[in-house]
Amino acid sequence: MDASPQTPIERPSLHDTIVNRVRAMVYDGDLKPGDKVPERLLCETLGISRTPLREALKVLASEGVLELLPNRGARVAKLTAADVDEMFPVMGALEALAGELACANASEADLAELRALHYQMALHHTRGERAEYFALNQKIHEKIMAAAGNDLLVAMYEGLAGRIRRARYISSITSQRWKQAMAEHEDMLATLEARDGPGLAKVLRDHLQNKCEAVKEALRQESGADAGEHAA
Amino acid sequence: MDASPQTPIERPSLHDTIVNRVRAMVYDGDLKPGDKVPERLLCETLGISRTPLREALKVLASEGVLELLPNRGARVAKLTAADVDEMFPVMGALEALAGELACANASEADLAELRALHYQMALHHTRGERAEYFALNQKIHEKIMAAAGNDLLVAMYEGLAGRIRRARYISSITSQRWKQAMAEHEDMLATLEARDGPGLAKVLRDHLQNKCEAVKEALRQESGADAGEHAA
DNA sequence: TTATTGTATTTTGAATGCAATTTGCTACAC
DNA sequence: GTGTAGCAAATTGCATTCAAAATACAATAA
Repeated sequence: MDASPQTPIERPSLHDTIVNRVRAMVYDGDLKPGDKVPERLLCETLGISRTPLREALKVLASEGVLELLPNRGARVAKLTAADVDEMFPVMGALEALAGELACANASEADLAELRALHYQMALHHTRGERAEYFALNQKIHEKIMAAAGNDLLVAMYEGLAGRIRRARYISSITSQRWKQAMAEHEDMLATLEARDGPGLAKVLRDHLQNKCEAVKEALRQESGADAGEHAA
Repeated sequence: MDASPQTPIERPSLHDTIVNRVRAMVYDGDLKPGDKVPERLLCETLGISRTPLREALKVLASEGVLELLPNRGARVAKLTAADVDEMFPVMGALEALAGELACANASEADLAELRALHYQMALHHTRGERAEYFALNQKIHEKIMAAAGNDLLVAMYEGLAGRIRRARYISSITSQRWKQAMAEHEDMLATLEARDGPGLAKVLRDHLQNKCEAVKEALRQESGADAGEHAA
């Protein structure tokens, strides 16, 4: 009994639970960007009073998930192209760092797991299974992050990745771009197995840059679809 | 009237004001790491009720400034060597990115300002004026960040930098290390003026790595001083 | 004397209530 | 018919109140 000596009883505080619940609602699309979030309504839905909900809203606002309009309530922050343009260089830097650290710190077990994930993803690619491909894709990136062994890095990356995850870039990938992405993933695995930190960093950065374009394209379609916006 | 059409009337919400006030109290050292933060006391000090204060505490906890112990109140998060070891690679990546972006985006006016700041800082160095040196040093790093033209990057960097700022100041820099830091700043200015992005990125990363050691040393002294910790 | 248990006080967690600002509607004037 | 003013309803911001948990203290027993 050295690692986890009698796990303390889980007693999650209400506001913390609410933060996670509401964030999940946003990421899962139950609350869409631009939606108003009336306190009273959410209180009834979640069966709580306004106080802990308001605490949660403040936290989510500081994360950038919500937008707080003084005296006028909260709304789900909507992602603009400008936001994405600011986010991707930062995410790129973080992923690049993760790549370098992963090359230095990853265990052989980590590499084996990544290899397995990679070839499983490749399989989904050849079968044209998009949803499964994207799920594996996300897992691979998370695994590289985890292999870097820097919890802060993971937390900061996840904070950003979560915000664009709902952009649903799944729908708008071309088969050409998809093929290119797979090639990038091949490079990823190769550089990682060679423990070529700078090389992996570069691959990850380029890979993300391409994804950035896909997300912005998806964003354009979305904003074009949900209301006849004034000429694109 | 395109950029800032009749600035809206400033009407800061209470909780937001409190967040900034309490954060400033932590950064300025009015509240020291490990200190308990009794709600009632702060309420009286700030002349407010518990509700907005608690909202602020939750936000500060999510920023990592405070630590929330369930049913036992808040305490100021203390920086461990492990925390610093996780923070610096991330900060390094962010600064490196800022350097690359600054080389690409900085205006001539930005460069001129940085030049002025640099030589003023050099003056303080030759005069041995530490406080003034550190102030200018911080300004230079902030200016490079700003010149990168990525608000998100600035926000994320500031979030981390704020947490170590206190430790950074108290760090008793050796004159040898100080001289080295000045040399690094010379390189910084040179690579920036040459708009050598990768070069500046590397200088910034190395510079920060050295600062990391200084902060950890300061941390050791601090924790050694405030209580006879069991043998270093 | 020391350790343990029971009780009282303090402090935090959550809910309710009240005041103020905003929003939507209606009526009136032009 | 359109636009503005005024009023009513709803929503938010903050304070207060109530309940539950933790801490401090004291008493009793070993």
